Amino acid sequence: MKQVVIEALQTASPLPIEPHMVERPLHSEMGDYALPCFSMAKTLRKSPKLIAEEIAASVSHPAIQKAEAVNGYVNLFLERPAVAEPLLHSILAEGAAYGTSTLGADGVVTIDMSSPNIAKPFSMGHLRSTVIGNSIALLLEKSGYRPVKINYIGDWGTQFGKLLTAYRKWGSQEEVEKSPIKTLLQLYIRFHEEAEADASLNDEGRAAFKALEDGEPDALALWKWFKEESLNEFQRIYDLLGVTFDSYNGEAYYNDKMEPVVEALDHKGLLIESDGALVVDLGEEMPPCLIKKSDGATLYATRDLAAATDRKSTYQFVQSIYIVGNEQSLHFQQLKHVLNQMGCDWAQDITHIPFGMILKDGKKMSTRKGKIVLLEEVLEEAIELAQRNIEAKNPSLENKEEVAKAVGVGAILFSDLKQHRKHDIEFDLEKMLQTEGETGPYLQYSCARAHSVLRKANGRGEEGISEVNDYEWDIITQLQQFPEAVRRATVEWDPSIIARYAIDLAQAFNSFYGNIHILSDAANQSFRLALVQCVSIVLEESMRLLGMQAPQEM
RNA sequence: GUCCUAGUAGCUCAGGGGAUAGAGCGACGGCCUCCUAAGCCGUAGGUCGCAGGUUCGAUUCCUGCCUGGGACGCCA
Repeated sequence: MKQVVIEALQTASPLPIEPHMVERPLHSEMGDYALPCFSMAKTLRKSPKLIAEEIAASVSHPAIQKAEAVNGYVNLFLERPAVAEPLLHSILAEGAAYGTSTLGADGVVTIDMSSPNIAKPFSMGHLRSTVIGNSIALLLEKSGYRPVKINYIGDWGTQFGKLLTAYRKWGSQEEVEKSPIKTLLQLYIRFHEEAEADASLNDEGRAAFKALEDGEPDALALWKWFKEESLNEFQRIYDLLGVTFDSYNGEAYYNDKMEPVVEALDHKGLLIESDGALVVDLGEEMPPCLIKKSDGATLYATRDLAAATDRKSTYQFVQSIYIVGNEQSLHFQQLKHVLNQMGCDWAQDITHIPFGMILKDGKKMSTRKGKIVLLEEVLEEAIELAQRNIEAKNPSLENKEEVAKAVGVGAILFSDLKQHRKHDIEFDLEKMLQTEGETGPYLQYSCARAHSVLRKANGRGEEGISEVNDYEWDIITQLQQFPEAVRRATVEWDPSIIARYAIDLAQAFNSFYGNIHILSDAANQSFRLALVQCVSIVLEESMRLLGMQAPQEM
């Protein structure tokens, strides 16, 4: 559409019109598009006001209804039916495929996401990584990429040495079997409490991890058991969220793949000994990257290097992205630098997509101190609330449980996805459970209303478009922007663009719905029903891209 | 101390080189004999952290400062 506007303006402008010069006006009374003429004033040696008047006077195009010059702006009003008709036609024809593109040219993008740690609860922080990663995967797919979702399970590292030590000292098999993650977490917390008084515990933990890494059978058996129990618990949450993975290769998967990386680093003369540990020096601007501890055990960075190279050879990705909290940005910078020094030209295709932390009382939540909010409890509460709402508002609904699940989970998902700036979020259960205003349930409710109208309309309606009122026009302009919203959300790796888009569309629809009674008014009825149909298509597709369900009734 | 990130309405946040800076929540006032009131309509509320600079024009770009959060070798 913008292209048409540019062409139309070009016929009337003495200077070339660049796409960035055309903007959307502040308010709808000012038209649909605007051209500020200030930048042309210098070269044309005329006042912006005069330039605008001259352009406005000579613009002529079938898609332009009128052009006005105001304060140095050319404001353009589109011919509404001429825009609406082909747009609705193409959305109805394409259905859910509206907004699909071939931008990605079938390139593979690996997504490192979710990555909970075994023997630890699934926290609100993991939720962010999971739902953002899942939505980015859906967006990539819609834009013609081939996403590969990798759950890089945290199943290795010194923490397991600590856990083994704690279990052997204080744990019991029955308790772990009864409630695995809860019990293991308590052991972990106790370890850190006691280690504050007795620092030798930390050495003991490190030694236990070294034994685990060396393949000591008893340690290995315990580790395997902890892992199985944990994965079972995580699966319940993934089922609820509707998230699946293409790979569960966690950190332990790379145990036998690290040595070649270390050797390659050594070969290139990049490894330096420092206080007994092996590091790669990264120059002045960055601290060195630790590859091996002084006891010979590996570190996070070692495994990530192995994982990155393994993913490159397995998937031949065009991009490899990591949905990980912004407190790890230094780690990813180091990772890229080390790969660069190793001569991997694809290091530039690695992108860390950081997100803010979820804070409690303005502070980072710490697993070690047991200050943590459990996602599963939050989800359960949200579903219960949805259930109560259904009982109160629509008790005759047929599949109540299913809908309550969709709405409860939708509320939590959306509250997280609608804002994805990098800054931190204060944990606020009440806000996450909101069902009014800019929320997931609001989107679902809007969509359910649209379906309800369509069900009752039964193909009624007899006229075509004669005129498009302001309510309808708001919806049309929103619908028109969907492909661009998908494109931006994809290239910026940012689901919140879709979330906000969906809110804008739903608001436009509800305003229309609240002010115009579609079924009792014969005027433009088939056009209006087509419009409602298009809203339901695009709203549902937006929710799908966010990983949300859209119940037909609620 | 160094680096990263943010500072917009009472609260949570959008936006972004240009015309009167927008939503939601909360507050206040309307609207269900009518398509789902999880909704709609209206009112109140902002010197866009502070100071300079670039520009015809800065809340937006640059620099400095202040404040919050984070990271900074044997955690991940």
